[in-house]
Amino acid sequence: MAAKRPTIRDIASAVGVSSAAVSYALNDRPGVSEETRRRVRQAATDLGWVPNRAARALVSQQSSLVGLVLRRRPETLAADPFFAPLLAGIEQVLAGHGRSLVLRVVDDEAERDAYHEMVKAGIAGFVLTDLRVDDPRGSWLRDLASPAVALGRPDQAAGLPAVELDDRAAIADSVDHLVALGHARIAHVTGIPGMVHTDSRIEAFRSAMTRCGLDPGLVEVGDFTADGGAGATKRLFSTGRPEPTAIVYANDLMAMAGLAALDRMGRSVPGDVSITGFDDVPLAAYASPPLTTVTSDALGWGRAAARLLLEIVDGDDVTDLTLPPSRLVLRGSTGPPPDGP
Amino acid sequence: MAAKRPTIRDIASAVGVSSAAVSYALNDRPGVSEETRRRVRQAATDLGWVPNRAARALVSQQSSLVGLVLRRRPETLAADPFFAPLLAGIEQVLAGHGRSLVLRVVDDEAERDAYHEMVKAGIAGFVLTDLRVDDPRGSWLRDLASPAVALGRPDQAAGLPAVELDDRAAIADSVDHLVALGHARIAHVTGIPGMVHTDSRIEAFRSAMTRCGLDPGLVEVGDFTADGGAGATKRLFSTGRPEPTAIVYANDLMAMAGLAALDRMGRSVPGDVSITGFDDVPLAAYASPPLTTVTSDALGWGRAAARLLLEIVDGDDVTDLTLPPSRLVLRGSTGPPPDGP
DNA sequence: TTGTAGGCGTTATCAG
DNA sequence: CTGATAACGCCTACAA
Repeated sequence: MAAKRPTIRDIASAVGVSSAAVSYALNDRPGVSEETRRRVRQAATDLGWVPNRAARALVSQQSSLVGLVLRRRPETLAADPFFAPLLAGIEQVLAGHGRSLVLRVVDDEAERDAYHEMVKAGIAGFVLTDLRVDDPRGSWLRDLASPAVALGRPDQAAGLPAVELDDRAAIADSVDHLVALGHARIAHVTGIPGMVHTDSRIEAFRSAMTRCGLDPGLVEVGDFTADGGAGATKRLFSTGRPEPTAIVYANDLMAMAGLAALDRMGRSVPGDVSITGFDDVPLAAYASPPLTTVTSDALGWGRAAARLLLEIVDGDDVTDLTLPPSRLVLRGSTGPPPDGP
Repeated sequence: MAAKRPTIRDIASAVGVSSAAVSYALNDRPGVSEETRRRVRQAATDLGWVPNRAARALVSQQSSLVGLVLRRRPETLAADPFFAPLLAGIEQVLAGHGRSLVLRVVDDEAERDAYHEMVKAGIAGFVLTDLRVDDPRGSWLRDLASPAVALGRPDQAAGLPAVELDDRAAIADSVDHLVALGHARIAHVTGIPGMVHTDSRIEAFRSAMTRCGLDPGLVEVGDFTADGGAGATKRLFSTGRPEPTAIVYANDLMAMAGLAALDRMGRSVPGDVSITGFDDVPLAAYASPPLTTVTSDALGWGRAAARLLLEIVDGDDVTDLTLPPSRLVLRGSTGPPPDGP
């Protein structure tokens, strides 16, 4: 039998003040003496008082909920090493401020409605992930007058504050590393076309190759999935064109599937082909050979996004947040090309 | 500038009835004529009325929120292929009923408080995952009088309704498959000790081995992580005892890390050692060799859990739900033992 | 510095 | 069948 929840009036009568005083005291607002504040706080803890979200939301016309709408096929989530720690990061920060995250997984058609519904339901703000080229969500949320933070630099800024990270430098590092090993024919297997971080990695790959005086044209379209990575890898070796001696994958999942595909095509890694990944998933170090890849910090992304969003929701002026850059982690999947430097 | 949200009073004055009538009409309750109900509904749609969750929650003393508390180090989430689709499954069902999921990630000490806080904050019910032996959460939630559903059969039922799935049969299938191939020295690498599904898989392994007349004692403790799987694998081959010719891992992550560890120890798979996993993660088919493993359906777990919880929250009498059994998927990582059958 | 009195949007309890 | 009216818990003018 759960004891009935204490209200601020219970605290008030326990301390011997009015409920208004309790409200002031608990919300760090002026209008109450330090002594009273202290006693009120003490009583609140003693009684196990927890603010009633519904009541607060009702009066403030704004809930303590932050939204994250994921336009994805749920099946694809299992393979995404980024998503869960991202949620955890967001949640950690939010929880520290008495807020919570509500998640929605929708298909393409339902996306727009989801934002509208959630805004009407009082969601205080949104975290936007999986940014797309010409992403409409920025303008939807502007129209809805709802605060939002983008994970990654939105393509058309759309006035959205963003948490940024320069993944371009890490791709350039990968290319430089391969070039230093003596590779000249380097390919890139991309993520899903139309996503901002896909394009930014392609662009980074191309400009790094060009800078090194190499052909930047060996780009094969992938989709961030194992199947896609394996397929793109096979295509790279069945074009009749000279084969690449190294492949820069847009994520680890594709790289590891590519590793298997190369193996089945009789190419050894790194003997015949060197490969690099992106994300540094827990299994990357346990590939055979261990995967040279780029670190990522989904937890950090989540924390930063939540912090930024909270500031916006609280009406503070904010500037974009930049995360510390990813690092290239050298492991066994990269080595000199077969014809040796 | 978002237009102010219409309230039931706006509807009431538009239709020319009282707000109570509107409430009745909108909630399909008796006490209002069919004609009035129709006009009220029409007006609600016209005005774009959406129920105010906060107000409803305040008066009904119960929110539309369902909680999931994860006692995990956030870093470990990246490697968990089960978690994200589970959330998606829960969310899908919840969203269909106007409810949402709120997630909390806590450490050991904060777990109990998290449930208390969330219940006090009006969370309508909980999904319990990562069940432990002698799990205290069942009794915590009973004390809090909060509905909850367990994912997996709680050890001491604790009166908790559960979504069950017999993973024991799949482990038995794995053992049978290996025995049929001629293996006699089969080892099991376990999950985190003290978790219900770890123990149930150990138990299933032992009884299958015993049933086959084989030594059920070759059990090495793991922890569901890549590091743990690799470590346990190494230990299996450094005891001085006769080496196993096959290993049944409690999940794919450990199996794939074990594969790498075996490789480094100069053992070929399946030539020297056969291995099986559990979960059928997307990468399992892309291991070298492809991993023989057991399917899992995190999305299905999530959906079932949410459905069951909704029934409980709505006060229906419920019985445990049983999911269709996992299947053993035969791939390349299992074969005859080196000394042949 | 403190207390009183609304009101937020909805549901539930009563009278009519 | 309908319509006032009082909660629900909290916040915030305003008055004391």
